[in-house]
Amino acid sequence: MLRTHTCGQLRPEHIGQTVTLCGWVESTRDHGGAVFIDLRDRYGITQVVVGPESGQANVDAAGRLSNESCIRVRGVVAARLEGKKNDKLATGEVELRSEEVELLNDCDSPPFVPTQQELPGEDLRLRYRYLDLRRPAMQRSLILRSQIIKEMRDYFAENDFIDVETPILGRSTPEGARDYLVPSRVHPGKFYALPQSPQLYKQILMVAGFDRYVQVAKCFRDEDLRADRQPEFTQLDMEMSFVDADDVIGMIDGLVARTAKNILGVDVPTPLPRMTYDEAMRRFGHDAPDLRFGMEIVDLTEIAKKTEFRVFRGAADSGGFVRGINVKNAAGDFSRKRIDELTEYVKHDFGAKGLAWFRVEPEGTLWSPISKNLEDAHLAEIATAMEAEPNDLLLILADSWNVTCKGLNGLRKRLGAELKLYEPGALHCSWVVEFPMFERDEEEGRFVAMHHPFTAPRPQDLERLASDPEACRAQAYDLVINGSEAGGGTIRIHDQEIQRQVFDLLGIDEETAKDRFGFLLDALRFGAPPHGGIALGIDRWVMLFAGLENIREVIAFPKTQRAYDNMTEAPGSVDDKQLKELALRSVSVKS
RNA sequence: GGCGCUGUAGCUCAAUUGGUUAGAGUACCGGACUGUCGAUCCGGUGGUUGCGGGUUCGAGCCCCGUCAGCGUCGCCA
Repeated sequence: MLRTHTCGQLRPEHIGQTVTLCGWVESTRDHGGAVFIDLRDRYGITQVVVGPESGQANVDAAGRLSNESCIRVRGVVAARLEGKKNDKLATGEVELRSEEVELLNDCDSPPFVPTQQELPGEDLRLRYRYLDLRRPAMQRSLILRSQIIKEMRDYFAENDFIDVETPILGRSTPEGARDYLVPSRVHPGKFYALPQSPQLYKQILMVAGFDRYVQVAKCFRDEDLRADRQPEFTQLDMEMSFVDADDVIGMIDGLVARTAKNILGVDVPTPLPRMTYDEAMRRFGHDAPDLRFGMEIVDLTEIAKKTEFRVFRGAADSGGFVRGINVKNAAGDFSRKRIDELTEYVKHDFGAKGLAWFRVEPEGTLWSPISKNLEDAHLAEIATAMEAEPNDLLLILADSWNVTCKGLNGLRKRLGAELKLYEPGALHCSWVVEFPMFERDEEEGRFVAMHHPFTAPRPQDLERLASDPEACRAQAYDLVINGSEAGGGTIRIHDQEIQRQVFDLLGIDEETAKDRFGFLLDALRFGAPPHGGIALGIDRWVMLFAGLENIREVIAFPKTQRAYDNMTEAPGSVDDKQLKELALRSVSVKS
């Protein structure tokens, strides 16, 4: 070992010992006759003093050390002079009196210093990620990530789960996200696909009798990126045999409670609250509602039907809905201009036709540019329904079910953040259950699986599979943390007949089904046990546990929004020879 | 694919209504200094205002295009 201690380790008890530290020069303070060096590693910072007793040549050399260069220092641990202790440092009671400084590797003048107050642009941080990762905040994120994964692994190991690795090179399946493809050299013209999740493999493992499977699995989806979405991400994937939805949910409840306790020191009461999908959409307009604050959606459609106001009445009579939220005690904070911004937002982002709003006057009446279109009695009904109090701001959409959901959810999330309606450190975990089996694909005019094509319907909904597929509910459950989907799973179909029926509804004909996942259908014929599981988004868990709002902050080497790696410059071009071997020809016009 | 925000010194930012020679902090280089810890003091280097075009007597600022980063809608079983 090149060192005897770390830079976060030395305390008064070490005084008098000769030790050797290695680390990076965070800063130097050169006084001519003595130089102070803040030496940093991932454990902390220790002050090194190079004084005259070590010779003027050494003092001069220390003064010339570049920031962020990597050095090794041998010296004696000494108490700091009286009144010179630094209580900002864990090691601040002592300092290292240097006897020898060895430059392990110099550092060029860096494009940015990890210690600077204002963060440099993200493109630079990603390009010089090794410098960015020297920042304590990034180190904390990745250490937290490591701790969370360890808790998960320990938990599942203690519950008799077996860690099984599944292939990265698989085959492309219909439905779902766009696949990343890998060309096959041995099979010219054919492609592997990187897994969107280990879904099929883990089901096969259940058929094989592994009973409880777990894996920290890399997953790949070639879709556009977001603040909380990377093309390459990590799931805690698990599957259990002979269980129902409650069993899987209960197992994860235990994990959530344990992780919150051990990592954050927070007691999360279990069982976690549950809400059906229908209720979530009704009350919050989203299948992953943020339950850290209220501002629930109120349905005003029945009142709207009684009015003569064209906007309300028209929506209500044509199968649409009139729904709104009450922004408590906020009317005074919202100028006409700010409300116009919200209107633009719902129009532009969600295709809403407009945004109706009311201010609640001191005497409790509703005021709005549109109130002249409404009778006082109806205004009073709206006020009552929305529990309006003076200075409340009521925001109302009259539109299709879908647009009112998306628009009001968008407004709710945006206003919740802007008005700081929740504690920054709060962690709210819950389940959304009983998802629909199918949703209609507007473009293609057919059913698509809401979760995936192997999701089992609820037993009591089995007959609806044929009669009313849209009303059929699945044995599916999503874990929601602070309005973010932190995991999702289902009980799978273990009966080949039901599986065939579902494929049929999804428009997957027998031939396609056989071609794409014949192996699963085969396996279901060989004594497949009832089984189900869940996949947790590890990146999102870490992000939420760290209170961060960007997934790139918890990934060591993330991609930019254009799915580019600024550091390695991937994806890159390849030699013609490589293409030829793969029987590929590039038709891209850009180089 | 659409919309929006951003792009000025190595880095973080400023620059009045379109107006003279584009500034500050920090980093870097040189010098001074033995108790600093955001060290201090003195001096200095550093600019194709992302790139290309246009409007104008005059563009960092306005317009068009383009590139990059971010956010968002679509997309993400």
